[in-house]
Amino acid sequence: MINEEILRNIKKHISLTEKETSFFISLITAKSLSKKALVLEAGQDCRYLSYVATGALRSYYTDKDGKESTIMFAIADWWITDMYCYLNKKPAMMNIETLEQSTIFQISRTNFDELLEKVPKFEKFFRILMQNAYTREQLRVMENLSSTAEERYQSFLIKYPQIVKQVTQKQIASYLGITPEFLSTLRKPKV
Amino acid sequence: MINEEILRNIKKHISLTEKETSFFISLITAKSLSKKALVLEAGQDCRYLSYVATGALRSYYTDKDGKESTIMFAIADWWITDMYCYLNKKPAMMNIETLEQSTIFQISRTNFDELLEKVPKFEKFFRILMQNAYTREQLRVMENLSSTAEERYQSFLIKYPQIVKQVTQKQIASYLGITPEFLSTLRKPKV
DNA sequence: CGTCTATTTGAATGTACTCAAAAGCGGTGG
DNA sequence: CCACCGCTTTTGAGTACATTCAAATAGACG
Repeated sequence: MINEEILRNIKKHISLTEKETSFFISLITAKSLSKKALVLEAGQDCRYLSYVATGALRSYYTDKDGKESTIMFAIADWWITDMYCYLNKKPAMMNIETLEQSTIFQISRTNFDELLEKVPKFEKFFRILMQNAYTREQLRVMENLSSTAEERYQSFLIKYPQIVKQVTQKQIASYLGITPEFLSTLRKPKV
Repeated sequence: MINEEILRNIKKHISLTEKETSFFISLITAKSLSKKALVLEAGQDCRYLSYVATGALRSYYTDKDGKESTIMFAIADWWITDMYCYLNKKPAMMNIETLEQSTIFQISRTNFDELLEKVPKFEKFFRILMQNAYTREQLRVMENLSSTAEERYQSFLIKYPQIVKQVTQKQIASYLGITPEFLSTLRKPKV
């Protein structure tokens, strides 16, 4: 059963009865996506929170000059959405696309609200999910402020070895906030 | 009663019975701090989550070269701690100091755990607190990646007008990830 | 009033970017 | 199966944004 992984993800933090489990399953939808599929488009309503079962997704912001900044990568066992817009019903600021053929599970905002209301245990699950996301982003801000591009690149390689295997250098560069050309020179062994 | 503000902060998101309210009050401690007081020192155990009733606090990271990066400011009605270390019982990475005479309420990690266990309603409260913190940090990462120092400064002035009144330019510079000298040139009207 | 720190100003420097072009690689169709 | 196309990566020259260092000025606080 393909649901196994998402349930294991949840049961890392909270335990569910069979009834709660099947209720949760009833609220999510599986989707199989080909490479380069657009999961969310900036400007649209961000209706879904997605759990990645297999494959890889990327969220990115496109600024007024057309420059893309990668906000996050999501590989197997990660959750991804434009969280601010999902929770606040604002038009999406980001795009989300698949980087390879992927399988995801989605929960709509309506179902998310219903889930939290009917099974308050999920408040704990999402509290932990949000706090992990928060501390991860805060560490990223800290690194961005205190480290050079080269240090941030080395740190990325160490922190996310699995992601490195699934994304291009251009995408890593846009995550680090540098140009692909400059990343290329960083990678070149120094004499 | 000085407790009023923190209770109002909580009741924005969840409602509490009188019993729950007094239980919560029994878990927190008020502290009055003079200017430049060190609330948390890097390397120490981060035992407290603090709510700012009055005044202003700042968390910052000091890197190997002694350069300070401001992670966040917390003025009245904000919560602040080294969240990663508070939750994961790791030695603090950041320092937290008062920027002026301040009054704060603190909840210890032990009491925090007990609060969540005994009054699960607080899971919702902290889920919302964490999700707001998460989306705020993510927006900050997005801005850092896609905007110039000048745009980030302008955006800071607009987003946090109250904070601007309570902190120095040097501190704003270290929040934006630029030198005070450079911030000074940005502020200088262009001919 | 004096001291300490913040802010401003300017010159020299460095990190990272832009633009351009070549080389490499992966996927697709004939 | 290989040739071609498009995109990624590399390389290099010139440039711009932001830093460092130094010194002068302004402000805050006891």
